[in-house]
Amino acid sequence: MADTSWPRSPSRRRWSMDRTSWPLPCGTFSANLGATMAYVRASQYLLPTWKEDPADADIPSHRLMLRAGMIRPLAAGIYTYLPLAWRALRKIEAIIREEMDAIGGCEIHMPMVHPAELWAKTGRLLDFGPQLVRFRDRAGRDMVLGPTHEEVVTDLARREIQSWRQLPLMLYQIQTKFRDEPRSRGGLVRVREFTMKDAYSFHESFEDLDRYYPQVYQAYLNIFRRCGLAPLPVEADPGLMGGSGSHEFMLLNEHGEDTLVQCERGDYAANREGAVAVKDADEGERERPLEKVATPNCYTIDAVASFLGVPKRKTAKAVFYRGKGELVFVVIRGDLEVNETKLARAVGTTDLAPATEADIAAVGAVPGYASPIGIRGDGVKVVVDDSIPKARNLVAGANREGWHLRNVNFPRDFSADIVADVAMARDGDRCPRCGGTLRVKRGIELGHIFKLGTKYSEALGATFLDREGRPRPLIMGCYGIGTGRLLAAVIERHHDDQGIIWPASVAPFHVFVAVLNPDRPDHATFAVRVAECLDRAGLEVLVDDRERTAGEKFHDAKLLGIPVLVVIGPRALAQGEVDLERRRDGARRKVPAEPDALAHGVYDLLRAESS
RNA sequence: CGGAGAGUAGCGCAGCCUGGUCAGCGCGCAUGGUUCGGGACCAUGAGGUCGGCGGUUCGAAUCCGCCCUCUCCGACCA
Repeated sequence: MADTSWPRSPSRRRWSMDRTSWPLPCGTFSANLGATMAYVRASQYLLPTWKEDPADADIPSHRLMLRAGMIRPLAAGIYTYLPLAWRALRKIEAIIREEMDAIGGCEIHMPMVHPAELWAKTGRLLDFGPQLVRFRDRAGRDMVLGPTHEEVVTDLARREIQSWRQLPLMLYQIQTKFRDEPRSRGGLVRVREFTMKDAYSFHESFEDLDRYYPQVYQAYLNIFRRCGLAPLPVEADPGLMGGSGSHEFMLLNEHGEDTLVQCERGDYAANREGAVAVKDADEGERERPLEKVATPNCYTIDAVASFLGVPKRKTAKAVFYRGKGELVFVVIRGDLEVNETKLARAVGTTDLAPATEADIAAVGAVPGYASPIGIRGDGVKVVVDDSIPKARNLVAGANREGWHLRNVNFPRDFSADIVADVAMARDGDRCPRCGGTLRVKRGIELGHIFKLGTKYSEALGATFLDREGRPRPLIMGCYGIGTGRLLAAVIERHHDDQGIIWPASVAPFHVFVAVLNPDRPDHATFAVRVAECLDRAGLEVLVDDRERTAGEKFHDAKLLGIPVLVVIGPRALAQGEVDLERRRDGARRKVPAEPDALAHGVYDLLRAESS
């Protein structure tokens, strides 16, 4: 039972009903109603900190969130948020709500369970693949767990938006989503069940979407800045439906789940999936006649290049995929790799899969010695990377086991259905903007904004009457932020080897009051006065009144990373002073043990914190 | 889905090769006492179907088979 020297925690005055005045069955329950409390007592809170590092957490945010008692795993990529994490998450959500409301967002809440039929209409029941969790309800209806909400929100818009006078409109929600990721990793960085702020805007014209999109872009920067993060906006893959733009906000981080390309001079940054690099031409080299050469046991580019003594960039590589029911035959310079995202866009399909040897043989090509020269034309689409037209006198397969061709040139020796950039940008490549050096980096994708266009409104028949009275499909944008991932990213960015260092804006509490001798009534009484006065000053306070040694409390204070530590102990109290310590830099100061001085001292440290 | 690793008390781990005093250690937890400003100390104690199922054996945490789960790397990621 709680000791009697502590008064019950009082309710906040600003609540219209004083909940502690209700006849509660047991006094201790009132202390657990966190939201109504003026301050929180650690002894009556769920704060399961660990002294030792967990065995299977490798990245800092994951390790620290487990150690600080913020999250606990339930299954792979599925976590419970404990009180500390939930408080921080609510701070993040509050910032997001303010910024979304500021650009005209209307918060709604959509269902998590959707009829599969809706997803069938947009084709994504198939496109989404096994990440989309499906099940049947008791009546046998096919349902899915929502991995995102374009379908549902567009269905809503179809029903509710009839006129251009209702536009533009921006709807958003903060909601749980489920994607059965093939691989969750890194704690909250990449999970299967996650909370996401997803927003959708509706416009009468592309011009209006183009006007609105930069506002969202700016709102996103505001959100991340207020959370203490400065992500790099990068150009993202605009996807099959075109649209005129998409950006991701990437926090550079070695543990990131995503890969991006950035120019050292800083004028170009793109997701690796869409990154473009300059491809050099073989300037001034004359085309030489085709020549057949024996190349026994040379099934790879490496083998051919070393056998013939030519650099890999003087070879042409054949790569095969299946897509849209036909074979996709990609010809690319031997030193480059195929970027499947770019390829899918070039071909105009969403489903590309590596081809089997039988697929390859069916069009007359020989695996290992495949060549675009002399293959059968029907049922095969030849995609030539734009590195090939710029190159001269390449070594390519001869479609005959053990033989290659020298001096292959495009378009002299073979033709293409499509010539496009389908190559993966590499570290060290040259920037398409300035010719500078490109670097491949890891990052955490904090947010993604996207000009959707009419993909969903057309598929679902969401039309409105324009100013001339003609029905037209709604023009849409969509904008997402993974809130749990953002929380993890804040910790990735703000920690040291001793624990988390919260930015004050998202800290679960502002002040950590360590009561070194909670069993001494005078100390306990004083701690309550301190907590109450800090509360009245508008600060959120966690009072560590647990029966622990001083050392443990100091270590936990570091681990939890609450911005300001107030130490209530005999040494300071004897002098009528309390010690304050700032988490970020360890700066300490003593202030008189009376309310105003204390609150001012804490605010001073917090102010310097945020500057 | 490929590659690698791991499941033994709440957490971190040893034991496994070589089957039989191997159900153990540290932390944590409970009780009592001493401490009390930077992860204290003493004493006592609770807590485990050794991931599951099957097999080998007189006997299995230990050997064999199948399965499950988790972590990391890769593939994948509107």
